[in-house]
Amino acid sequence: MNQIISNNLNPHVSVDCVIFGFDGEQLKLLIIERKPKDAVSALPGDLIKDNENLDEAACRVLYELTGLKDIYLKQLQAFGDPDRIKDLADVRWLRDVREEPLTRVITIAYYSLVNLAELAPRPASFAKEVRWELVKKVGKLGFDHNYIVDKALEQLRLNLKYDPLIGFELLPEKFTLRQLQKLYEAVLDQPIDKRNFRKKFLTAKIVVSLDEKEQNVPHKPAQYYRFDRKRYMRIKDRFWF
Amino acid sequence: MNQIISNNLNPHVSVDCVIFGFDGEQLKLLIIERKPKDAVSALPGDLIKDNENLDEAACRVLYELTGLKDIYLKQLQAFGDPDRIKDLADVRWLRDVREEPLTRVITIAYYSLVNLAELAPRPASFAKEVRWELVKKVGKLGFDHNYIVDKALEQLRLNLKYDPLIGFELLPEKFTLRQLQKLYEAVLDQPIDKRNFRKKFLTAKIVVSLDEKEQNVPHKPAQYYRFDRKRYMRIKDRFWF
DNA sequence: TCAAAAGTGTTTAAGGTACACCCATGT
DNA sequence: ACATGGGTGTACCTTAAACACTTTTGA
Repeated sequence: MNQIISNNLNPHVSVDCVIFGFDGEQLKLLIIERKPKDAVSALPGDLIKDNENLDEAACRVLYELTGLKDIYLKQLQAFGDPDRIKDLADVRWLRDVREEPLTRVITIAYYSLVNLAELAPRPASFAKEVRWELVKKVGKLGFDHNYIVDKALEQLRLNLKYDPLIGFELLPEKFTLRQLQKLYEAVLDQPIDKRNFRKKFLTAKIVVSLDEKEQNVPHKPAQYYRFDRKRYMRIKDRFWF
Repeated sequence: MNQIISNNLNPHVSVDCVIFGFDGEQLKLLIIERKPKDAVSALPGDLIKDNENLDEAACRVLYELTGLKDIYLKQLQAFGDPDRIKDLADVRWLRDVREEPLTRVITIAYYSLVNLAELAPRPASFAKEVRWELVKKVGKLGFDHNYIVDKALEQLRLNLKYDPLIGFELLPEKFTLRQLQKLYEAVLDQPIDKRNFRKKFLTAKIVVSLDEKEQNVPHKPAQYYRFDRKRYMRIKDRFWF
């Protein structure tokens, strides 16, 4: 069977999830540390199953490996070099996990941005640890996962600029403009002028102020706002950051 | 073998090519008409082979089916619903072409924009015809190919706006600003003001005028321009249409 | 009273949009 | 002389970018 499958036109197909997390200050990346001590870390990912589409596969894999649920994942792109798996440590790990460790694997990468404060990932059985690592400090990952992360981050930035929905989905119902700005600064990795930032969202009217302010903060309490989805849908062609 | 493959985690992987062609006036789409009379048309596509990466597979498939060569293809995205193949005509066609016609197929779509005047596609053996169809008049295609084409067109438009390279690659070395404008109008499907269009490219200095004009035209001859690639590379972050 | 973040306007420069006429050429 | 597309400039408006001080609260 191994013979048949590795010599015909029949590679395996997997999904890999690039999950960015925002904790109110910094951008982090969800990585899985594998059990054997010398194994490198990697993105959560696994082979797809029959009868599930790619989006479903990505959700399931993420759930199985980390317990994270109800997360909206966007497809990034497919990666399929025949020699994606080149490192010895990669092969060793695959021998533990896959029935046919040498078969070529084509992977469809997904990405997402989630609220780190609300989520507590837990490791799957074969993982040593599930960890949020600062994006800027992510070390060497297995396979071509560093490359995939770079592409995903590039895409996330574009996405946030041209379609801020991915940002609002992460924030709570009511939020302050500072929170929103911190999110943009963390993802785009650049400081943003406060007045210009507010102006952009307020004049576009895609955020509306509520009758409520912060309480018990040791500084002037900030106004809470909510996202006006309907308004945004009407003007989305003209809005970008 | 069929049993093994259709019940394990091992779908087939194919590539499909969405090739847009520009003839100086209109935007067309390359489609393949299959031989049995009742078969619907489809995009050029086929299973990938071992030892070729996805980009190579897309180039090879396009070449084999149409004779088109040296075409720069961009990856669009992967499509992988288990029920992508639902139509009876689709299944019938697959029976003619595939060894395992019922196995699930995940496809990676690619797209490109080419100069229709320079290319003469020829049909592969199993195809009845290779045809350039006006994008606006493309009828029902097999599988989920209409959906794929819609996505590709959306992406092409974004691409042309935010990175005009794909446009200049299609034009000859020397071109007139009118040709460039017609290209934008055809792809974006909207009329564009001539003066503003010229201003945008001329003030950005990404086109430079040559010492040569059109000849033997029954109207005031137009100036030829060339694309200044180096200049563009320097300012690409700030240029978009 | 101090520290910390909230909130607020104006100026300047650049770019977007809308718009109409004369010019050069071949037939 | 006519038909065809080539080529040009201005006025108005919107948006981007830079920039500093006062306010409110809890400790």
